[in-house]
Amino acid sequence: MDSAAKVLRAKGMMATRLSEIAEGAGMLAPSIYYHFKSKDVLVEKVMLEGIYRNTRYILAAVEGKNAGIDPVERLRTGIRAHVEFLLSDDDYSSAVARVFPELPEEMRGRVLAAYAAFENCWRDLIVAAHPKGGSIDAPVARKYLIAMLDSTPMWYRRGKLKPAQIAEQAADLFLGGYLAAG
Amino acid sequence: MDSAAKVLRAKGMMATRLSEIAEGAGMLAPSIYYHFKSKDVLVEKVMLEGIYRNTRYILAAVEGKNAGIDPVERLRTGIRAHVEFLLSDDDYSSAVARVFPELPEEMRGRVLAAYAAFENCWRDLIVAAHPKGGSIDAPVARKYLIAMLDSTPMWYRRGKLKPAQIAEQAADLFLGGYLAAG
DNA sequence: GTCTATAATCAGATAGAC
DNA sequence: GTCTATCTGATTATAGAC
Repeated sequence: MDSAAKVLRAKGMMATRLSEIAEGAGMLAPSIYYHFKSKDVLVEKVMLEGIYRNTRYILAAVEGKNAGIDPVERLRTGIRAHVEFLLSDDDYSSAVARVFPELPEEMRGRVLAAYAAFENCWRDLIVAAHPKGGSIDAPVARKYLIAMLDSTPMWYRRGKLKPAQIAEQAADLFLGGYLAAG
Repeated sequence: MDSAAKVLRAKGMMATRLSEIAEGAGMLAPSIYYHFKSKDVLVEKVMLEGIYRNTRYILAAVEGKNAGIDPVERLRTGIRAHVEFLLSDDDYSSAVARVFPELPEEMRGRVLAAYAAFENCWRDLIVAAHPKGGSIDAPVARKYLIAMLDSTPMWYRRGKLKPAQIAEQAADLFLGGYLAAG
């Protein structure tokens, strides 16, 4: 699964070959079938694991000691955590960001319950921080926030800007707009 | 090409079958090869056409009579235009949003010159509107803006919110954050 | 548990008739 | 320009030895 997550993160679902996953795990493609019934099942398990990790990581950050109880600061903490996790060496988190949008209909359905927990986590943070008289729909804000953050691994390249700085700018950008619009 | 754009918009590149494109054009798969040398060439032409359309549409809106010369209003106009175009019945614009991120390395290279024009269009609008002492990097803002907007067709469903309202919220969200952060 | 075959499937691409 | 028929190649998946 670790190898699968690594390849999926880099290539997406359709372009990922079982042979490449196997290579990363030090075996040949047919051996995978001893562990998983099919490619779809393997991808699905990676998705579930990644969604759980993402959700847990955000919740842990938000509930952590430094988070406090101010809803805006909690949301900011969640955004920072998600971006930094996506840019970390954890392959599952960014595999989800990359693969989930291109999942076949039928598989997305099976993963949806887990994904709902992830989205609900954001929904709660966003609704709690909603400004009085704000004009932006919470669901629209959530979709745009997730799309923004999940895009980060696709274009970020190590350079003068560190992940923590990107995370901070993502938080500034979203929160500035979300809180200001009213 | 129209049929290809329609299928690509809905399924992405890897999941798009030549047979389905052919069906939409009222022919069978092999007939496509009379018009295009390969599937890749066809997809590439759709991408180029889509990128040009997107760029032209934004520029036309920004240079239009209602745009004025205030840089912030120009950027707002560009955002509104792009979102509404993505949600229109034009298949090329959203095909780009969907397919470009998953293009194979080698093809992305060939499309990159055209895509640069699209990104430069945003770069100019964003730089012109950059607030004094703003803390958000223009390139980061551009990547996040494009990711936000391009995600719209993936989750928007016709309902109580009309495309124009989504476009307005996208503009409020981005501009609020971009202008406020300083 | 992993391997070496080998099937089974499928989609992109070609040949040649019409 | 489009068709039918076919080829090619890649990839998922199975069978059975070790």
